[in-house]
Amino acid sequence: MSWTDDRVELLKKMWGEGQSASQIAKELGGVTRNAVIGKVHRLGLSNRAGTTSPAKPTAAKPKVAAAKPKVEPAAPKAKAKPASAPAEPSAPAPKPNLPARRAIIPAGQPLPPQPSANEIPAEALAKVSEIEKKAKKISVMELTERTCKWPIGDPATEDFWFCGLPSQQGKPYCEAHVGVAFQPMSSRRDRRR
DNA sequence: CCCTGATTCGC
DNA sequence: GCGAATCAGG
Repeated sequence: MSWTDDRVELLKKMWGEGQSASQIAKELGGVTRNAVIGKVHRLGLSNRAGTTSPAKPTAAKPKVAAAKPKVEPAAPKAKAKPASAPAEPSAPAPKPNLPARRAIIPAGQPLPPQPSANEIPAEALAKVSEIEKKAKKISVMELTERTCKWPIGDPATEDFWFCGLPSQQGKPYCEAHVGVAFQPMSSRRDRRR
């Protein structure tokens, strides 16, 4: 694949929108994220509105000799970026339903912080109940390093499975379950208001 | 571990 | 110019 004009344009567009290199690469097809990044650099556009590391004084590369001073003539930025937020188009359809999940009386004790459906943010709860519908219902055997290990149902019965959705990096649960499992430690500070 | 972008350098 | 390999951070 070559960098045709419109491919480059799409690249620019997506990059401008804050899409990740891998996403762009996937969209374009036939290129890897490396290719995308390489192209981005060659095109001169590179740092967007402060994404990861703001300043990278990484002038010292201990591997190869940096015999290339590469003078940068202060590139003028005609593009005025109003510090736009990445704009994550999520927030699907908020389903105002969460009657399910009756207080299940677990036979086993070692259940993880099974939310007492009490002070978990309604949003997170709704998210979870919804997620659990889509759960892959995998068994213990199928748990992998990156599947949500959130148990659902009663371990004492056959009504037991694991969420199995892709887990968050690092965490043992998917995003929804991470949301209820790892509360910011301040659920209902002051409910009054 | 997964992901991100950044850089280098042989092609 | 291109992009894989590599580096570096989250």
